[in-house]
Amino acid sequence: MQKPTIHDIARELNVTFSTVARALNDHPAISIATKEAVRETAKRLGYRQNKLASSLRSGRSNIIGILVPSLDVTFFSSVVHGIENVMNENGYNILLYQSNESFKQESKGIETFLQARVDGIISSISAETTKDEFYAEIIKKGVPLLLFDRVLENLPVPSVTIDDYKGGFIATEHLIKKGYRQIVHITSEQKLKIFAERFRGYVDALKQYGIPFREELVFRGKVSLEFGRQCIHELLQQRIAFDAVFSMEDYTALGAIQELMAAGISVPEQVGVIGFANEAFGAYITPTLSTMDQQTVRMGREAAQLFLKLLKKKNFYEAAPEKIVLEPLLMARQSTNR
Amino acid sequence: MQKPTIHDIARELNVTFSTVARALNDHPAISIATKEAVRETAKRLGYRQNKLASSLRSGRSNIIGILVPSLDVTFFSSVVHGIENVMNENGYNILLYQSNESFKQESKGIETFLQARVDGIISSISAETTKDEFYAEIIKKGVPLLLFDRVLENLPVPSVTIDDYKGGFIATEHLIKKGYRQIVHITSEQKLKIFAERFRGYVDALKQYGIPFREELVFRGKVSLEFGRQCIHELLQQRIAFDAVFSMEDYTALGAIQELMAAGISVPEQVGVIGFANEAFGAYITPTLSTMDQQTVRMGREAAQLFLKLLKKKNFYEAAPEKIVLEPLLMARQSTNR
DNA sequence: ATGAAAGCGCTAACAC
DNA sequence: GTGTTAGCGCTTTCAT
Repeated sequence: MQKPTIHDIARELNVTFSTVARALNDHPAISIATKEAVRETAKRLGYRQNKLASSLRSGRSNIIGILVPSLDVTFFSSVVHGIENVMNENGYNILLYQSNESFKQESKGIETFLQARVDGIISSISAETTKDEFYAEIIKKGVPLLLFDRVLENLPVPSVTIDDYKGGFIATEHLIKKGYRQIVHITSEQKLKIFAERFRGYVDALKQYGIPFREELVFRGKVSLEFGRQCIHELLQQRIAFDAVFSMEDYTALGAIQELMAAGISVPEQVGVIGFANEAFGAYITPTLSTMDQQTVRMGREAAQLFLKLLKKKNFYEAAPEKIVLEPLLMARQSTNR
Repeated sequence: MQKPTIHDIARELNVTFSTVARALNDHPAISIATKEAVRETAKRLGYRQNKLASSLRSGRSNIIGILVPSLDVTFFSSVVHGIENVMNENGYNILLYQSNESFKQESKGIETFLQARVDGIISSISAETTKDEFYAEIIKKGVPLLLFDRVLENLPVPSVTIDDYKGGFIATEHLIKKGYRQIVHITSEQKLKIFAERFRGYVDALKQYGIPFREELVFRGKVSLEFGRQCIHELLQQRIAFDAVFSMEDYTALGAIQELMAAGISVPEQVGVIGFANEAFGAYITPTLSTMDQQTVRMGREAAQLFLKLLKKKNFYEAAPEKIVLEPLLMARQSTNR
């Protein structure tokens, strides 16, 4: 029989399909005997509930949409890993969408989720996203939304982020405490809050330790190994003195290290370098890379758990949105250890 | 209005809901004027098609289930990245499930997909999976299935893999050509074909170059950095002579390098090391790690494209299953360059 | 403890 | 070119 339904089971047992439906859903008013008969027959026929029909009728799909920039970025795949595990343990499934940093793709993703009647959306915005129109629409419609890592500030939604300001501050402070004074900062040209905050932490740490901020030590460009090399190249070419680099991200920090070593400058003796993200390679390169850990798996789990907690309330948006802020962890390694 | 339906649009325009349905689906028999009116009203009301209803009725969900061991493994997140992008371009969405290398989780994933009435399943089996019962059931039911990387040999389904035998052969041959002769092989205790094949390639390369196979040079254990260290530790302790290591995977190779260097043995001068997978860190460590690239993104795209091609046929399983085998690419770097 | 009946929002075959 | 009708496979309310 091709795809048996509750009607098929009902026919076999000479009961109505609603009895079968109740039995399968373990309804208290159904006798044990009936339940067992139904379950046995269901198994024998190879019955499988049709979630489409169930969801359509009940209005709950048990599906959560997850929207991330790209699974090719370790940070995001790691967070999704955590979210999926927790959601799965709690009976939810994941519909996955990648924006590839495009605003247009991002809106398509949201649209897809809405059409699929997901029970909620967990998202980290694309680098292109500045307007919050469609996210605001989601909220107005009452669709549960949670943002992580890259959030839209003005949106009254729960979120899980790390304290990027603090991360920037700690990274810079670490360099200062190690005796570095002329600290370069490489940041992203992308208008993402996370990078602006790291930058702000850098500026404030300098201020707190009485080190003058110098605009010529700040570089803005693409998040890439290549850009890291380029920054060092320019610094050297223009003979700008510096003794440390705080990069907003690890690959860029790696590029900086490579270019420094290529120029015969020793790390960490002459120039200290610290990154951000704690990518896997950082612990294995020479010198090992100091960086800020973002607690990715924890972020995924926290995001999922907060989301589930809120989902249990009658109204997802009833209270002031809860914002979980994780602490970035300093991973002090060789590249700053002089 | 909370979630307008085609009936709401129909009421506004004084037409029947089926006219609206046709207009929205761009049915040729509907006048331009009506279509425009419908589209305008749909937009005004914030109408969004209910895919659950559409899928239930039409029997097609436009959802593909993707089952992988873990998104925390770069290889898999990268392949999923590729698959999602291609599927997305073709109007399909992704339901994601991680088995976390557990057979039980894997069957739950398949069950979930079947209940969700996915249009097909793309999977890479867990390390625990040896029986193909439930996969066989999928096929019997006619649900499109494609396996990638980790496949079940006897299953008549399309697949995309890399030639692990060839990879093992090339890696070993590379070491031999570089003058290494006493080649250790670190493999996995897991009963996965991919590792058995790499091992077979190793054995055959030795044979072809007239180098005797020695069982004491083969280690079986957990895929981990730690196990790599452990193997070297044992070799040194037992004073077994060796001058090269071919590890089934990069992290294990890294562990080997670390332990070698800790013991004052230089890589690649005294001992050459080659891994497998081309993890990101390999290009950045010292010495840079020679390895076999698995063409992950390409694998994802090929898998998705083959799947889509087959989906277009009347019967997914009509012809003999197409098996795409990608060539592993030798990435010769410093760790074997003497 | 079980049955009857309505309907979730859509597709599609058949009318006219 | 548009309307009518019949479900897809379930959940759920109201009966009995």
